[in-house]
Amino acid sequence: MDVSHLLDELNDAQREAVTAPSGHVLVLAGAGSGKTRVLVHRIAWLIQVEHVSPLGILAVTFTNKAAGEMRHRTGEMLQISTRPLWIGTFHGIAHRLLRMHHREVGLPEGFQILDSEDQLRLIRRIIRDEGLDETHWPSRQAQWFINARKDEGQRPKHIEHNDHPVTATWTHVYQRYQEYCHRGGLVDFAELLLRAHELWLEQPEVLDHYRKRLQHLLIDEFQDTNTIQYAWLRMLAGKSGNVFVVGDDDQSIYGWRGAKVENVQLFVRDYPDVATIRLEQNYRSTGTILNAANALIAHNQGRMGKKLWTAGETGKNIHLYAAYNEQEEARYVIECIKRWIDGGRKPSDAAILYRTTAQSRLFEEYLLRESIPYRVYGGQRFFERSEVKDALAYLRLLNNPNDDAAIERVINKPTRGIGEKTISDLRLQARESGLSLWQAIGESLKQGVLASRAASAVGAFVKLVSDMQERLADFTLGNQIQGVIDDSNLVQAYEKEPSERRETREENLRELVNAADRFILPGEDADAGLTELQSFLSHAALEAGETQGEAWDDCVQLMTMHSAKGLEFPLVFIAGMEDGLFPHQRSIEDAGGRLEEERRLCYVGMTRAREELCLSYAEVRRMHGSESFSRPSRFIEEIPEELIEEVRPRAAIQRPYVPASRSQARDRVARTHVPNQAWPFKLGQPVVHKKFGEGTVMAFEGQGDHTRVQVNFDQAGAKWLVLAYAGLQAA
DNA sequence: TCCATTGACGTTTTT
DNA sequence: CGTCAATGGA
Repeated sequence: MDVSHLLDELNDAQREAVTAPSGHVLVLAGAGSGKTRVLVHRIAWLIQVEHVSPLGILAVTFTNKAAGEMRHRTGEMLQISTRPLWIGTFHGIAHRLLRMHHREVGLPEGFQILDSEDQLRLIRRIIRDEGLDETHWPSRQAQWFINARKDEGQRPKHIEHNDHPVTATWTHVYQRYQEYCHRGGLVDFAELLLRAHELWLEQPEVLDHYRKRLQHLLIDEFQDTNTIQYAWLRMLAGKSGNVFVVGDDDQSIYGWRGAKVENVQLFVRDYPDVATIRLEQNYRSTGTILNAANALIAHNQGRMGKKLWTAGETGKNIHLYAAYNEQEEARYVIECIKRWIDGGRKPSDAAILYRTTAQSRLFEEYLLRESIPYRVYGGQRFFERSEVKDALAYLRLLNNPNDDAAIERVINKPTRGIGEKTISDLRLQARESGLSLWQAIGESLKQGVLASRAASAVGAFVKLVSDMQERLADFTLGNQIQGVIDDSNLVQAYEKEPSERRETREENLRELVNAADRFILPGEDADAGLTELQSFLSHAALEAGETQGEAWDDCVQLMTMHSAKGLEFPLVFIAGMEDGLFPHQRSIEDAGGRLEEERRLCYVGMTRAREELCLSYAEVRRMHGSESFSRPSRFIEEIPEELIEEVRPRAAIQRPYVPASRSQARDRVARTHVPNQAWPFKLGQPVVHKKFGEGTVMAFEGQGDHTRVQVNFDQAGAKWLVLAYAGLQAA
């Protein structure tokens, strides 16, 4: 058979990966080295050359977008239906397994998925119910605790908390949370993975069935897998499965949410026969950009090792701009983009990347001022909008009225006279008798324990839900949603909002009905016995809508470096290259390798650029209301000087800029910077402290013996010291 | 029940 | 500084 079309467009390393003999393969795929292409060609190779049945292949990714792209490209390449192939996200595949085996894992047939927001609300509810003070016991922390434990495969009974009151309390909340979820037939994201793992553990015959069938497992972005995902995978692979993983330890940027880069090393240890293949040829960036990125990432310890190269051009030097402050930084970046567009390039070719979401604001302001179209990624997604979630909550009640999370959300929306007092009475009743809210409402009405006004309001709600269930039972999905919106009179809840806001909400609700009309029940959900409604609700939770914009939007792209992973742009700006911001202060202070993750994030950011890369930092930045000085990011120093072209000399730090609009501030700063003061150091001067080591002078305050100096230490971060006692030496 | 004021808080985010 | 959630008075 002619297989040239599978191999023609591949380089040697890619071809080696695609044609690797059965067994375990680790592909270390650098940024822009064609990893998706390798995955797609590998699938095609298995089917067309190795004659593996499409039913025997499982390909797993992290995002729906990546899964969709892989499926699409595989279909184009093979010219066959990709229906029988299992391609999906970890969560999507776990969901599918749980649907098919809900009995074995103890879930009701119509179980529903709780998104992070619902989860947080439920946890907050429980913390209050348990009589805990939320200032000492923040619900976010509990959420983090529960999810982290689930990601590690732990149930409350596994958690040791000898003499540890915090762990003991959170474990208790975890336990209570699980009870609520159980009663409401609810499953959160981490639970999907954990249950799928427990399915393997507790149902050997089910595991055996899938082991026999799925002989080829392909994993994308392997460096992002967490403990439970890897454990799940290993069990599925068993002794005979072939595991083909693609990843890049240098692009692991999700350690803070449980991803384990160590899995890459573990994989090599767990499968000693693994063939390791490096994809180092880059098809995206200029030589200069790659050299800079290589030099930067070389500062990390314990890498698998990899060096990107290109057959293409060297390209321009990396621009470095030292702005006086964040306003000036934004001004400069937008100016560059304007020039780029005037030079005939598209706005969508340019991306502004930053560390924290709050940084987007200024750039937006300046883009708006210059009338340049832009788009900020990572905003709220369609199925996360509150009005959409309100409508979905009513739908969830049609499916299962014992869904406490849904009842809490809409019982008084729009207001129907069910106040906080009534609701908390009902909660108490539910808690004491171990019932769902819906059941507790039924009991309360039957026993007549509610005040008459409350009873009639609650009775009306019960009637509303029951009537909807009856009236809408045989409607199409779209009509069900329209019916729920009409019957509940949901839009009344927004009537007092400003008209613009209200109109968007109504528009989103119409769009929700449209989405439902277009929705086609996937075959696998039908096979699992799901109704259209159940399937749609799951779909809404698992694919909350697009995160990343469409290519046809010719807009300047604004996003965090995290959300830029996997994307590329001809012109990339990385703003806010300051110690304390990037790398973030929290990571600098952290002892456990966070700084290296931060460096990887920088590596990811830099390798997004195809043609031009521009780094910038502000000497003074307003943060949390006050101005702070910081030194340029240590990452800048880690890039070879000869690759960098400074647009404005860095020495400028000795002349702090003060915005004209803040004349008071100017006076104050100007006075403190009179050069004939008896200060032994200049601003920006490198100094040494016997305890904190080397640092840079950032600011002075006060006079004579009371003079204090702010020094940003390389290791210890920024500190205010009394000059008379600090014993600083010029470095 | 609603709205306005106050207060706490401040890294990254997909499923 | 800006945001969001909680609180308390009308």
